[in-house]
Amino acid sequence: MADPSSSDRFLVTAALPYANGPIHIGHLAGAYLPADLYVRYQRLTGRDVAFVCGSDEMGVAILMRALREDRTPEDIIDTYHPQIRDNFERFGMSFDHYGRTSSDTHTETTQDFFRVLDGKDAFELKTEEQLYDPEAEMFLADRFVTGTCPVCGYEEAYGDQCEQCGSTLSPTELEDPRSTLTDATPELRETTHWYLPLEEMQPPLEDWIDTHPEWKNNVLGQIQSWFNDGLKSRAITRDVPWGVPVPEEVAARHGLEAEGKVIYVWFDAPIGYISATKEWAAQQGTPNAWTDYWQDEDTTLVHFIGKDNIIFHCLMFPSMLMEHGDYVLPDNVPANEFLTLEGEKLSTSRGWAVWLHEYLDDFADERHTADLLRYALAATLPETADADFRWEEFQRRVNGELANVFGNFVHRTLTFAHRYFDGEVPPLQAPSAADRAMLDALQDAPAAVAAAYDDFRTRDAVSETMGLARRGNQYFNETEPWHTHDTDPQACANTIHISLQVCASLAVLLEPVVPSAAAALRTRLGLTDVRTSTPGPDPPSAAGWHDAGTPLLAAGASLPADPEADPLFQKIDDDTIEAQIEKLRDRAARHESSSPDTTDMPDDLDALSAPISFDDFMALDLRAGTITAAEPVPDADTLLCLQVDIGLEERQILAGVAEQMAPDDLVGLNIVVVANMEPKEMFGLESQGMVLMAEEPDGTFVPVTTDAENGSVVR
RNA sequence: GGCGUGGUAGCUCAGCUGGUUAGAGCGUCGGAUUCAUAACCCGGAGGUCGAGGGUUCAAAUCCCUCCCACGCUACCA
Repeated sequence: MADPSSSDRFLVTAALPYANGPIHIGHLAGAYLPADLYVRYQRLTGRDVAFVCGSDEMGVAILMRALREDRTPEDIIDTYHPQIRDNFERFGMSFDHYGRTSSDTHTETTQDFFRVLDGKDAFELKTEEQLYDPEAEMFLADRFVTGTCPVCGYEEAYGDQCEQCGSTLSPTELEDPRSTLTDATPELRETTHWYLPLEEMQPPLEDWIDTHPEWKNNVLGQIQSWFNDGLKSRAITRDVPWGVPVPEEVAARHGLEAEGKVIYVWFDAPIGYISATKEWAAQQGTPNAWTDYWQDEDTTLVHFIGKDNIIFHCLMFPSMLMEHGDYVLPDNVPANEFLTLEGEKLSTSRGWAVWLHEYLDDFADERHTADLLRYALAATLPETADADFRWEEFQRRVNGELANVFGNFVHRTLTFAHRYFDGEVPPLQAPSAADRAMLDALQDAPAAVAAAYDDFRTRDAVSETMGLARRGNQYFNETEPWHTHDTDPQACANTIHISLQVCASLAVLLEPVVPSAAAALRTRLGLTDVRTSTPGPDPPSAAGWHDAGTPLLAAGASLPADPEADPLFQKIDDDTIEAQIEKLRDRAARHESSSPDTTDMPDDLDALSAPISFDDFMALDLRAGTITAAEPVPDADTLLCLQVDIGLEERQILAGVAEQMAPDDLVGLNIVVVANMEPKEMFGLESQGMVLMAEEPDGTFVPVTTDAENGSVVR
């Protein structure tokens, strides 16, 4: 349970979006929307909040893409940064500042940070051999190397991962490695890099995490998992031509050349939060104000991220901040899980996503376009587990909740006020038990919703707020003003008075979720002197969040003329929803047919691999052999150590089949082995070949057997 | 394989520091009403709380095993 009075200054960050593609609903549900709701709520309570974000523009992926598309990295980020920034704005993200990591401020801030840590000897330097492209004259980052996957034989595996079989690789494991830049064969060269010795930071990190038992389960669980494995030193510099340069004097201090070395993207990216805060402070005309947010113990720092970012925000960045010493550590990192779409994982490469810019365009004709998606997503946030977004659910949220429950309550209330009370707030006199019960419920609402926001139970906060509108409808029905306006005019006046107060409170309490509709409602109520949820100061007299528990409208106040009396929300028709679903399926189908990539078919037969030449095939030396002995490998779960007679000699071969086969099942089998595999050591034992097995669709291994004499060549 | 998170009504989820008849919204069935965007309001039906053990006077809630989904990671040579 967060204590709202523990701090009145908040620094809130939302994960920096990577500037090589547009934003989709998964990003919004994971980090951006919950952050914006939280921040808007905090601002309405009157707290001092700085909400920063920005584009993450460094890193190898952007460089890769630039090279692949024959563009410059600057060109890529200059395309996506404005697009992301503008779409965030259209979606209603209320950042105090949205920066970018290609800014001068960011370069300076990152270099300063690096300099300070180096000066404190927080880093260690290691010299290792890495792949170097002699033609391009540069070291190759993992993803700049392709080659044959040693696991599945896929020829286009990347240096860090094989996209065919999903294996995690290191670039030096690839067979027949090639540079993606020049197609040259890379060579090994020595290079020196800075490492952050996270294993040394583990004890202080564990102590610190122990002070936060209130963090979300999924976050603490993930952290514990990393602690159990033991943190490892991570390289924080790279030899690539895109990134924040390693400061020359820092390199010189170690007798090294800074040329060509940059700070790795995960080191500089979180510092982007700091540089964005600096830029914001400077634009406010108070350049030093950023230190109030980053270096004052009374500040509450909250990082909103998706679950893929937990490690960086809960372990790496905090350890950097700890090592630096001048900074506050995050008070909470309420990471969300993932959003699925129509029951399936989002996949940008398969075209399975709803893009923010497309939504904004497709629904541009609706009233309060952004609010509709904000509400639907806010009600479905993957807070405790993965959650599913469905278009039909979206329609139901909009039609059934925003329009029917909230919009209709407002509409029927305003209709009465204009029709029977000359567009004025009628006076409240001698309230009935039902009237008082409604006022009591109104009084409790702000605190109840606030508690949910403070605890990062955003979904609850939203449903709790909508509950007030439901309660309003209930009250309206119960008091039957359409009857009392003939039989008991004062009772009717009381109903409309109180219903208007409920509308006014909803205009405040729903502001974080549906800011556009809430503003429209305030206009209709003539409610002007209330705080805004957007950046910038409010008049001291302005009513805020907790004032929404008491009547905000004065009796006799006139409501602005409302000749049209348009409902707040229109309903979305079935055709619109069907069109969206169809659009999604069409795009997925097109991606399916345009790429033969079938890695998402684990239970089916693997797709056929790309053709190879006869020479490629002849490079394999396959031999008939007999398994003469088999025993488990100590400590290994899947490996058996086999002795195989291949005619010319006896080989020791490790096979990953222990889960399915007992040693006795294998001894005596006449099988086929790959005799010219390069040896590989595992668990202290050398494997000198590979026993061929067919893998059935359900994963069952079937040995490839032969009756041929041992040593026979198999072609 | 290891670790993590989840598996509760047809659907989406809450409850899970053990304790009255397991809750909400939607859907469904029925009723009431007509001010309002065929909206709103009331009520009923509907659950072996993933499976199986165990602890306890008492378990959705604690412990063990297993199954499934997702994520991270590893020993597929």
